[in-house]
Amino acid sequence: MRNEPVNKDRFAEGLDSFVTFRLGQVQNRLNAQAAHVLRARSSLSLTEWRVISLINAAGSASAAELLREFRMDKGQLSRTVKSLVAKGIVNGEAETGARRQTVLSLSADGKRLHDRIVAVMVERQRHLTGGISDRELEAFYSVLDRLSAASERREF
Amino acid sequence: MRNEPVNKDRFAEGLDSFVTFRLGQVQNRLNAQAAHVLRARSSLSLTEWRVISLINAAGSASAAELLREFRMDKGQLSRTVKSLVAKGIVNGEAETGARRQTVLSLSADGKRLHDRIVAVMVERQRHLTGGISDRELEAFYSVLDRLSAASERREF
DNA sequence: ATGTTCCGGTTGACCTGTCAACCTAAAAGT
DNA sequence: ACTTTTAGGTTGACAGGTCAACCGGAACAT
Repeated sequence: MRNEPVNKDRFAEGLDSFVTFRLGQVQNRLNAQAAHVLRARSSLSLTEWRVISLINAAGSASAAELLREFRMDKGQLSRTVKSLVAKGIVNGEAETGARRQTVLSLSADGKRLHDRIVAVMVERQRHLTGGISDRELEAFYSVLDRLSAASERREF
Repeated sequence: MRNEPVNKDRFAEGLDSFVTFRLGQVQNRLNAQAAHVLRARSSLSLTEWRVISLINAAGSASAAELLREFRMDKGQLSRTVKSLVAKGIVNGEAETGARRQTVLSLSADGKRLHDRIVAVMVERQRHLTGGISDRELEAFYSVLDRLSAASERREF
């Protein structure tokens, strides 16, 4: 009967050395945290919040524009927008103009909601990056960008 | 917090400034890439691969140990292990010892599979971190760790 | 020993993400 | 003008992740 005690070093190296592994763990925690915050203060899902942020940042934009800017699934965006329109948060005016794009923008309610939530999120951001200097953050982003670029290669 | 009216660059900063946002984008790409690699060279899903890596790193471990070490859903792990056992990759010997823990370990096949895939993954890792110096990587991990710690607070 | 609590593990329900087929209308080709 | 191509958007199907109720056995209390 082998009942070895849990040895923490057993799990150590070999996994920690994988960037993706670490990144994934942190990301999951951050997402869970964000979702939690959202649930506590609104009835928004993380995806809904992200879409709202995007539309707000853009002022107004078509779905296609958002897709180009933000990597996200077509279908998912479509459904999310639909639900946000139903909730009265987003105006989806089907502009009859060129290429029949639907111009999306935040409603008054939506804008208010956004402003309320974004305040919390900015605060959270501050909490997250609190102990991190600007130079560190910049370096961090720089590495992220390189990882992002390297993740383009399909063969790898 | 600054209250900019409507931005100049349309989608400019303000979203990019959210660590979580950036992180998420990169992570998604990396995951997609990894899943692609796995599909090309095996019939493993990303989750299965991660579990295999974990078990391999541990030598042998109970599900509960893996859960403690690696943040992952109980149910998901249970199902993944079940499928891996069915495929003959993992041995799940129900030890009758204390607390009735099931000790998991890689089968011979599983070990061979792991070794084959891990080689590719190490190569990928090299490709990903190729242009990144050790010092940069260390700094990167350090920031990641702090983010991870900051993501613990539930209220945020 | 018997009832209670706790823990490892399983299961089902649900929700989100992803892929691909499809519809429609505008552009482009002829 | 009529056909083909292309782009924006919708929908359905399905894999994967997440939540929470549940089960059975060990540990613990009385």
